[in-house]
Formats: sequence, C-alpha cells, structure tokens
Amino acid sequence: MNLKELARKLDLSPTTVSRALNGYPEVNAATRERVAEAARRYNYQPNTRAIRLATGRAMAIGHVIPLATRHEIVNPVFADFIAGAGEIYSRNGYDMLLSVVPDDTEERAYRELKSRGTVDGVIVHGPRLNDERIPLLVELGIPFVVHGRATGTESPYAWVDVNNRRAFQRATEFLFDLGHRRIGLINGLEFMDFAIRRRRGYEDALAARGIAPDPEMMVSEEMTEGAGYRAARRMLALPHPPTALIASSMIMGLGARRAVEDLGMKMGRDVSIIIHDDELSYMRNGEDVPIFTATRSSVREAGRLAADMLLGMVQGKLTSPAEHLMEAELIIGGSTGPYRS
Amino acid sequence: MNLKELARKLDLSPTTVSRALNGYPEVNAATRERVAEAARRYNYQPNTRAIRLATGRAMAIGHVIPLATRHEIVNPVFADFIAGAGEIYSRNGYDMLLSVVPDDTEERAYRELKSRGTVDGVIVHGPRLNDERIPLLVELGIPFVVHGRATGTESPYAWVDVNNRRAFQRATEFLFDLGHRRIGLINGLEFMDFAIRRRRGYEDALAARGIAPDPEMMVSEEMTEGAGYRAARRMLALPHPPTALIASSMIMGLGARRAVEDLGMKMGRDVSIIIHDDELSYMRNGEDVPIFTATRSSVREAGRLAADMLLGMVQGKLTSPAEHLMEAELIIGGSTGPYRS
DNA sequence: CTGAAAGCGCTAACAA
DNA sequence: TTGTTAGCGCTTTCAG
Repeated sequence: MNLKELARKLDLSPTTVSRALNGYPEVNAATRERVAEAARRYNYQPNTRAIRLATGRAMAIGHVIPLATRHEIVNPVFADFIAGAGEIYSRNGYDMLLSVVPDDTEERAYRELKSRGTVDGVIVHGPRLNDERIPLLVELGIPFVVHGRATGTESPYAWVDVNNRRAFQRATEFLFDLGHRRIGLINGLEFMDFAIRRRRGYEDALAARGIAPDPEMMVSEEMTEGAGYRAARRMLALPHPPTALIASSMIMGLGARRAVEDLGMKMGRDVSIIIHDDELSYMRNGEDVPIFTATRSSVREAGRLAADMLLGMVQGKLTSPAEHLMEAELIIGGSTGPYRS
Repeated sequence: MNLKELARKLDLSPTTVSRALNGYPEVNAATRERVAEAARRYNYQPNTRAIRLATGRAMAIGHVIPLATRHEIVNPVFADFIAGAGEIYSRNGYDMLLSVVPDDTEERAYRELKSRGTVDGVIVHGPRLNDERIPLLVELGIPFVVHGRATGTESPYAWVDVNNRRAFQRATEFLFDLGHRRIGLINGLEFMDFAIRRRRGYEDALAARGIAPDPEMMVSEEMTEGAGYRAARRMLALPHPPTALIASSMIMGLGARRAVEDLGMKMGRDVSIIIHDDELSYMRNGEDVPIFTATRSSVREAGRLAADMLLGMVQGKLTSPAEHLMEAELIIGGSTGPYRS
C-alpha cells in the first residue's frame, strides 16, 4: 500500500493525504481523521527511500568507530550509550548507521558520508588528543556530537562526556583513605582523550597528598586483557611494587586480576584493584551508589542526550541541553557550538 | 555534481554515463574510460538515496539486537563479528543499520523493516530457544542469517556459529585433567541458545567421567557482573563447594573473580576460574593457542562470512559457504536454506 | 482547505 | 553502442 493507492481509496489527492499524515495545519480535521483511520486500516507505511529522495534528508545518523578503537564497542558504556541513542532515533523515525572504519580511510569515509548523503549527522566515538576529525567535520558541514571530548581542538563542537578526571581522582583518593601509598595506574593509550583525563585525575589526587608521580607506576597501553595482564605483572614485580592498582577498563582490569593470580598473590591482601566501569565498584556496603564513575542509567541518558542534541542540530530546531545535565550528576554535556537556549 | 551534470560535461546521456560507471558490458571501452576519468576529476559520487529509490533496494543490512540482549554488545565477540561484517558491507557499498529494539516491539520492528524497506536483509543476534523471529522472518520473506543457532526451530535458515558445546566440553575436561572433581558452571540465561549449548558441553564432559550433574553447581543468570558475583558467592559458600568455576562470559567471570576475592579466598589455590571469551584462556605456556573457544580473528571471519552469505541471498547470487568453513576451524557455518553449491 | 504538476537523482525498458 | 522516455513514491510549490 503506497500513498497513491491510499489516496485513491479515500478519493483524495496524494498531496492531501501526505499533508494529513504529516500534520500540516491546513488540513480539515475531519479529513485528517478519515485519512489517519484509513492509514491504520490498510497499514500504510510510507516508503522511506522515497521520503529520503524527495526531502533530501537521509533520516539517518551515523555512529563512526575507528577500527583502532574497535575495542570501544566492548565497553559496557558503549552498549548503554548506543541503546540510549537508539531510543531517540527510533522515536523520531531515524535510522542508526554503524560504520567501523579503518583508521587510514577515516577522512575519505567522512567525505563520502557527506557527498553520498547517507547520513544527516554523526556521533563521533573515541575522540583523541587534537582529533583531526573535528575540524574535518566542521569543514564538511556535517552536524556532529562527540561522545567524549577532544583536548587540544579549538573548533567549537558539541559533546557529551562523563567526568573521567574526577572519577579517577576519587578512585585514587579512596585508595589513599584505605591506607595505600603506592598506587599503580593501568591506563588506556594516552592519545585517547579519556585516558588523558583519567591520568590527570590520578595525578591530581597524588599532588593533593604531596606525592610526585612515579613513571614506573603509570602504564599506558591498548585496552586489551593482555596489556592489562602484562602491565600488572611488570609493576608487581618491581622492587618497590604498588599495593593497589587502578585499571582503566573492565578488560584491562580482568587482565590485571589474572596477573595477580599468576603471581600467586592474594587480592585484597597483597594488592587491591579498582576497575573503572566495573559495575561492582559502584557498590558500597551492598548499596548501589555510584562511587567512581557513571552509572549505567546515566550513560544511557548520555546517549539519549547526544542523540537529542544531534537531531536538534540536524532539524534546525536546537535546544539547550542544560536541563538534562542537571539530572545526570556525572554527565557533563556541553557545547560551544550552535546551541541556543 | 550529479549524474546529469556529469553527463552534460561529457556530452553523453545520463544513461550511458550510468552504464559506464556501473560496469555494463555494452559500453565502448574508450567511452567508459572517458567517463571514469571525468567522474574522478569532478569527484562524482552517486546519490545513494536516488539509487535506492530507483532500484527498490535499500543497500543496507540491519543488525537487530533485542534490548534484553543488549548486553550482547559488550561481548568482545560481538565487536569482532560486527567489524568483520562491516568490512564486507562497505566493500559492497552497503550500509550497516543497528537497531536495538525493545523485546515487546520486536515483531512490529521487523514488519516495519519490511514494509518501509529500510533494509534488504537482517542479521539476527542472540538467538533463543524456539526463537519466534525465525519463522517470522521467513514469513515476511526478509533474507536473514543468524549469528548463532536457534534450537527447536524447524524452519530452515542460514546461520554462522562457534562451537559452544565443544568449547565448554573442553574447558570442563581441562579442569578434570587438572584434578578438579567439583566444577561449577556460571552460565547465561538458558533460553539463549548459546547458553543451552554451553551447558550441554559441560554436562557431556561430566557424563564422560560418569559424574551426575549437580543442580547446585549450575547457575543460569543474566550476563552481568553482579549475577556472576552472586552466583560465585553462593556456590563457594556451599558445604561442599566447587574447586573450579567456568564462567560463560568475561563480565560474569569478572564478577566471579571479585566474589573469590571478597570471600578471602585465593585464586588458583582455593579455586580456579576459566572464563569463556577470555583472551588469556587462549594462552598456554605463553603460546597463543586457542584452547577453549573461538579466536578473535575467527570470530571476525564469522562476521565476514555471515555478511557474505546474506549479501549473496539478497543479491540472488548465492554461493555455498563451505570453503570458508574449512579455514576457520572453530566456526561451524551452515544452512538448510536456499544455498546452492 | 484541496489538487495539479513538477521534481528529487537515479535506473531500466525500449528504440534507434 | 548510445539515447529517449518513463518511472521509483514521496514532497512541495503554486493555483484554485
């Protein structure tokens, strides 16, 4: 059943039916009702391909994941973020396009996205230090929102992020309060923006206690289990080993735990580990309190928020994200870009 | 730059240009070269929206993730699978659509996919026991490939899977060989097909040793860290506790390790844990040998394979996946569906 | 308030 | 080997 057929059944022109269905004000209320009823009866579904061609909009948002950051997908944060964004898209009739692009092809990928018109906007995942994608997207005129931030970029852009710095500062302080004095950091690669911020939080906490950061206590590696394993092993084998570790991701943390095991040490006695993004790190005395990082529901809200912002930009009816930010304590959204209140 | 403009520059009809660019045989070689050259010079990119409307194809494949299975995304296997599939899509000019759909809306979601024509085919993730999606997709006539299998479904369908049964059988045997006699299974929810197969592998190994499965040694829960934690705690607190655990996912395994820690036990002495999908479970004496499960590269190959099969179905030029299967030892692909050799 | 007509940018018969 | 002519199913002026 397409528009023309439906119109014929109703003895109306396709134009009127289209207008009725799309909520144009000039349609007679009775007519509109009749149209709506018929659309329901015949289970009319507009053909998206035709809409896209006619309007010139793609009705789709791209989520671009650099292959190098593929591991990002494995992050629970990513799943929740995507789920949140997906909600907003489907509510608004948009599709979500996932592209995993090889790092060396990234620029071309964005240019094609633009010239072929497959998406109306993009969510940028895994921002890096001085991320070149941001000026590129600005230049191309593709609306975008960054999941995270890109230190060093001076182009204005919209972003949604969690407070990585504070999370690691708090985690470090927490360990200090427990009596630890030598704390190792097992971090992701420090060209990733979040990793930089996490390190800063860790160092801030050290500084507050008047402790100078020790290079041997800080590892920056790819976020894999193997890297976490090797990092922990190395640190724990030092003449003056750490008594606690902070791991920057679930998967690195798993590796670190495994290293402790292989070294014949005992968790909690010989060494303690705090894992960022670890669900159980939220719990204190059995209560589900977020201690160090964003909760699952707030990450999901971040996804909704980012999608919301982006659709606003795409459709030209922008709103300030400010009120959302109040709701989700751990999420710092913001924009120096095109937002109006 | 669109087709018409390009044609005008070349003093040719849009038809000829289209044919030249799309490799139709009837075009003069010289003309084709001239066209290709011009397309390059003017950086001509065909408008996907127009192609889609004109051909009636969506040029897109949907990956549908039930919200209940959202956690699937967090699985490293998912990331690799997606990355593999994505390769094939982009090589063939297809887009990858990700839809995370609420469980109660799933049927409607598929019907819409069909009637709005947003995708040409679908990859079904997280198949369940007697999965109703399979007959539905067959009924709707949407080409699909299942990532995994659905026990109990008698409609024929194409699928790509890893050998979950064998993986868990081997893991269990491995623990037996190490001297363990009481082994706990921390499994995902057993309406998920993979969880059923894993349990079967575990039970097969027990049976081979003449050991009857003990219900107290088998937990089936949502694949979260909290569930893994609680399951391990409960089992380890039993009067006759297990000396080893097999966890069905990284995230459950992390929870289990945490439980061991909280109970003041020592990994490797008081209890051993094998985690499925755990990168380090591949390593034996430092050598990178897959022991229990699929390797990252074979999962990626599975994604490629599934995408390949699906595109074949979609485009009507089907080929048998048999040869791929030889390459990737741990992947069992197959189809009782529309494949010809 | 409703309709006629043109057009979005491509593809695919059918002619030449 | 190339061109002419209709569409694909919708939206969007412009008239009425």
